[in-house]
Amino acid sequence: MEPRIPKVYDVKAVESKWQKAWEDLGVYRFDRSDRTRPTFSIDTPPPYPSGELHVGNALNFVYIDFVARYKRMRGYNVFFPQGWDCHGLPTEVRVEKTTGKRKSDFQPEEFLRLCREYTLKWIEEMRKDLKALGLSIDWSTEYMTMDPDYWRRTQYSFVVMYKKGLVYRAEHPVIWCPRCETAIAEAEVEYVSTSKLLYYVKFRVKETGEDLVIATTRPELLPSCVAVLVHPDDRRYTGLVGKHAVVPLFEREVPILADEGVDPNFGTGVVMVCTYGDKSDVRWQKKYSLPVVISIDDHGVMNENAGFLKGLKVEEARRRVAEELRERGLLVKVESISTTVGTCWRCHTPVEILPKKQWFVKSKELAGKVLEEARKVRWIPDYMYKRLENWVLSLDWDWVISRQRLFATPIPVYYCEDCGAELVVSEDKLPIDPRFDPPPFDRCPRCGSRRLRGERDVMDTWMDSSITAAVHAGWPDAMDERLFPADLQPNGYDIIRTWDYYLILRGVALFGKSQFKEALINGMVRGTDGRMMHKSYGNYVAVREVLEKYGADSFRLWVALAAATGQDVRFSWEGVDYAHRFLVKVWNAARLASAYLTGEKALSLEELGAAELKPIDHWILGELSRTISSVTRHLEEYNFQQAAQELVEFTWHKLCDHYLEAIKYRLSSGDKAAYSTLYTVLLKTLQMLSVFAPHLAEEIYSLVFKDREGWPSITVSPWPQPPAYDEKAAEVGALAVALIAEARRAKHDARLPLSARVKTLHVYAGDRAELVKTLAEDLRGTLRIDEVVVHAQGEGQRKVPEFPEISISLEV
RNA sequence: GGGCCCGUCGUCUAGUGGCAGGAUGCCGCCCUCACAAGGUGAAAGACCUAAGAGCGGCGGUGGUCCCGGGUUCGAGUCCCGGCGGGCCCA
Repeated sequence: MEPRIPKVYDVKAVESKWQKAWEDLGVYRFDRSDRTRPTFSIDTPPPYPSGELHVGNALNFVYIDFVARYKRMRGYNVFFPQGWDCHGLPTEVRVEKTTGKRKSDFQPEEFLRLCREYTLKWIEEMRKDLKALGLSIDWSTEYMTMDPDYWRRTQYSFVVMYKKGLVYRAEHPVIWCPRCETAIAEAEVEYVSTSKLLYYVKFRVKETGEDLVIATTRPELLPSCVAVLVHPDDRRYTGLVGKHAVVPLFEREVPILADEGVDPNFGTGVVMVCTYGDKSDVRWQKKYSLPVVISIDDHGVMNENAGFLKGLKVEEARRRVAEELRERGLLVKVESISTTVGTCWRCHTPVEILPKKQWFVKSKELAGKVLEEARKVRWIPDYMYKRLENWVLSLDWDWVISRQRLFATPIPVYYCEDCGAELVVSEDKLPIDPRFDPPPFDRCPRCGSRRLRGERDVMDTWMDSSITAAVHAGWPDAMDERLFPADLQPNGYDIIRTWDYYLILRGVALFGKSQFKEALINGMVRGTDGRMMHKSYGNYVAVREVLEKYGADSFRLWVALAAATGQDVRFSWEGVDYAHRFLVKVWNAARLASAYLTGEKALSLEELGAAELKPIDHWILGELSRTISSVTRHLEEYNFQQAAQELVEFTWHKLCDHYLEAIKYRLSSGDKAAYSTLYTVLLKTLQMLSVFAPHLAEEIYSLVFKDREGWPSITVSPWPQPPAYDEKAAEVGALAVALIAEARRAKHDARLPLSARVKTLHVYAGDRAELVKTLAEDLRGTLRIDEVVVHAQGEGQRKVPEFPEISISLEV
């Protein structure tokens, strides 16, 4: 009998063939007109077009795809959209690097054109990777946040929130990146540990003339010093509270105050308050209504308030002021301390805090409601909610949403040059780019002036990407209520503080509820050395390399098996190879089966009638039944690891090792019951496997099963139901399996080749002797035994481990 | 400093109250009709071949379940306190 499928599984050819076929067939399209099936909508996080798909992205997408494929087979009309989160500073930085010019060297229109061009190029690259992963994305939904139609929606959301009073413009200290020359949000600050110098500087107490030593890492901010603080219980300084200190070099008198927030163990226990060294300076400035003395400008250069430091960069000023202090004997000592410094997460420049007129979202006001909605979300794993809660509670300031950048969604506002009125563009005039477009107002409605000026600032990229769930559903034009809120929001735990938080915040602000019902949180991919995967660590593995070597199915199955949902996964070539070997095993098992499972020969189990099945057939059906139930349960709980593991265990060690070995003799003798059972078992196994390894499952299905089953693709077939089987017979089948295994071990221990003929197998089965007699044919056929003798009395040399009351002896 | 997570054979990874499972590594054996190589042969589930190196199977090796205390008939699992690692934040 010739196998109907080729000897070698050609991964590359097969995978790309089906990727194309699925798209051409449109099997993964969301069917908008279908009102019969329930919908399942996924709020796919749009990746940032960096040009290369990171393994972390791949992990995220593969998890999403497991869910999408499973839900589709469960009868859901699945909505799996895909977009690109285009805007942002990294693109601007890369365009500057690539062209070797600064942003300011370009006409803004020209610079934006370049940003778009590069973005399209990088998207193209990443799209290839996504497709090569075999994701069941509905590519007809693809969008880019840089499309005017998308940013129209972003602007619309801004206008709605403005009208609700949730967006405002004000001057407030913001975190400022002096390199990018823009405000950034708290979420965009990356704290890196570093060692810094701690300078002990002599102040003078004005009233008593005594020295007061304070420790600071930022002596260049002496010109901005507006107060000196000590802890109220610090006995060393109780007498000084209420007096004044004189700032060295700058001779300003500042009050000495007591505040609980001072750490008496740090430095000398005396802190200087500046405008603004860090966030606590902002807090103290407000609390004690201290004056604001800014000495650093937008470019990170000292200004006129800094006196002799004017014109120096921050680091230069620090050295200069230290020298000056040393010369005058005002520098007591300098020591090195390890600390953390806030940096811009995109360019890694240390950030400053500067008061700026900016646009804000009232995130503090919404915090309570955000947490209330976040608690209604089903978090997987559940403890991930805690991360969001910690983050929300730790936020000090409102969310600053204006950016002094180019490549972003413009803020739809004009200003009156005469009275300063803010003129927010109405919804029907969007999209609009106030940087280039004439104002859609004749005159200022407040003072009648015609001198109107467009807002130059643009929006934080998170304003684009935090409305994806609503945009997917068609908002604001025609909201498809079936798709909103999204059923699933999948992302890594590193971006809970951004993606999940902003989505819920905007959901609350715009719709009064979260934009998603379930949050599926994945872990990080670590390098083979266990550390976070970074190009600079040399432990970076490119998705493309894995796909080149092993193909998508092996990678996907490895992802499923690698760790529990939410746990970090350590990349392992051995792990991918293991998955690959399993898939080859499945291929070969199917190859064996294909020699017999031609359309006419394999009757369905219903047609065949249970009576013709042997116990071992019931046994494998029982095992399959259990496996289907438990794989189903695990997938319902998004427990991919358990689901995949049980599927592998069943397929490899039950189906291949035991069942196939035990029915080979029946297959070659034309046993219909064996055909039908194998047909059913293999098909249902492949259906489940198609969630993890869709290409392989599809290929085998198309070669062996498609003619008869007729589904356009196994990946959209109905999820398998546990097959019916006879429990009693299955138990007898289990006995057969155990006897065969033990007899094989006996042969093995006798150093006999498994193919060696054996004269007699004695089975001592006690009161099960009659049962065992019915299994004699299976034992003979599988083990190449001439005669099987079943005894009701006596004991053999070897106990059957699963059935200790039964034993066997081999007679060569 | 705060929050969260983790600590289980050499290595990796499951296991949330009942004999600690799997993978990998290592060792031994075997190789049978899908799942190694070469050869003989008309063909066979045939035969021959080796340190059977890659496929596959069977078996073995290997663990103070981070430490200490507590709860319990019983703790890897629950509680408390440490220690160590990671992530996020300050």
